[in-house]
Amino acid sequence: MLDIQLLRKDIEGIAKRLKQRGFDLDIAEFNKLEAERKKLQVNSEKSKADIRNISKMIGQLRAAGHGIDDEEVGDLMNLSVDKASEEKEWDAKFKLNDAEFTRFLMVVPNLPHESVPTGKDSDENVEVSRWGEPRKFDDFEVKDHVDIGAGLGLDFESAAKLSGARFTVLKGGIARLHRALAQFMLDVHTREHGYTEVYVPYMVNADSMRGTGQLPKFEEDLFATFKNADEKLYLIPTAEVPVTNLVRDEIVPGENLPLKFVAHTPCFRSEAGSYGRDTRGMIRQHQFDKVEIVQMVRPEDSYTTLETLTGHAETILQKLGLPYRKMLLCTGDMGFSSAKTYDLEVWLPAQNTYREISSCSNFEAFQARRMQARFRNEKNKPELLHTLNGSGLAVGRTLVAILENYQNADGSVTIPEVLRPWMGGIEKLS
RNA sequence: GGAAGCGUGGCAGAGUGGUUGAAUGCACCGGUCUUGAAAACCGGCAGUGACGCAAGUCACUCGUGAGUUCGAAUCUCACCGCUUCCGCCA
Repeated sequence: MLDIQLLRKDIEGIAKRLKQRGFDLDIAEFNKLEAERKKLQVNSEKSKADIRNISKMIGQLRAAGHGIDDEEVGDLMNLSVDKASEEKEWDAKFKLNDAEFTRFLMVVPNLPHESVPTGKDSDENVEVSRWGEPRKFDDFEVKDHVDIGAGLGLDFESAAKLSGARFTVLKGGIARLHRALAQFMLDVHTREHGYTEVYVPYMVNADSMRGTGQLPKFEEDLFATFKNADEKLYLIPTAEVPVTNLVRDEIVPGENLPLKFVAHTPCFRSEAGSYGRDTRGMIRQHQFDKVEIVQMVRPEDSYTTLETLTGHAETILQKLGLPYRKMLLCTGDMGFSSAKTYDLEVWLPAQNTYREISSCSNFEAFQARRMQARFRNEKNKPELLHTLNGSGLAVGRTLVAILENYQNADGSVTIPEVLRPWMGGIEKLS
């Protein structure tokens, strides 16, 4: 959520910046709501003050020995009743306006940071850097992960039987490799990057989803379950949701910042609107595992943190020896809540292209404002903190990348050396 | 699922209808004392929002919501959460 003060101060300027990311802010609607709000709130508060003062006077008279049936007291009581009906009217209108205002604000995306290039869609993202040399496959035909995996325990048919499209069953060594990847990532982030491992619920309430920005706008992307008829819980689309919401409605002591968490969780996404895209293989699934890194920091630190946090995700790719490139997303391609995002794209030889495997974002105070997540600053006052997160990495897609980049002519797959401790020392899947 | 109890400021903990947004203690901040520190003493210290150039004024918040009342932390109802005991259970 954006700071309402900012909108009041410079609605035109804000609209212009939002336009860059393809969002049309309804200025007329805002001005209408704001004019109403001012009148309604002032009048409602004035009526309340009147009632309070009258009641206080009654209290004083009673304390001075006047009875309830005293004329002076009776007059005041009648006056208060009149004021109360006035107040009720103003207040009802104000509450309506307030609800409309919230609805209006909750669907306005974050402002892009000034360093974010302006652009319409992913074609206008900017490549920042590249790491690693894509391997040449001169001596044999490159297979994609579906073909390689077929002989190694990657089973889409069983998954289709159990659940339908966009699910995967892993068996044997490939299941172990999947687990090894997650463990490897967790160990690197906890031991080398200073993150605290957390285990969190995979089902969360609507408040949590609103806190990080998935609701109210993106309900169709989520899976939901029902505890009972009117109590809905959502399956997390990313660990970002439960982990970031750890600080919802909290005031963190300043000296505890930065908070750094890492979590390995499954993620559930309905993938509505992506019918027909990436239907082959396990690139786009309804359920996939991800290791997510999250930080809560002081506002002045968030942009340097975005760089180091992205670096933490890059470390994983480098240790695994997977070539990748780092993309700075343009205004039009960024997520709703983000002020600045880097995507890491891993080289997939079978697709002869780079594909997203990590997304690292600075949300500034956008999520914190929705969550009321604050810290105590130097002046001992509560102040909104900044939140960031990044995939470190998407485990399913990392598995795909390993299978494709480390495939051998005989259909086997070499295990990258750094993973072998988690693989019982074996060197190859075959 | 059954029974009982409890939800007050950063924490602990008073407060059962009236100038209570809330005693007190701890923590925290400033000061006095001290060579320095500790102790002691003095002072300050909730959040959010509105109006205002400002000084400041006002409103809301004692788990959440509704109600009773001229007036609610205090009374009523519903909901949520927590604790304990019993039952069931991975």
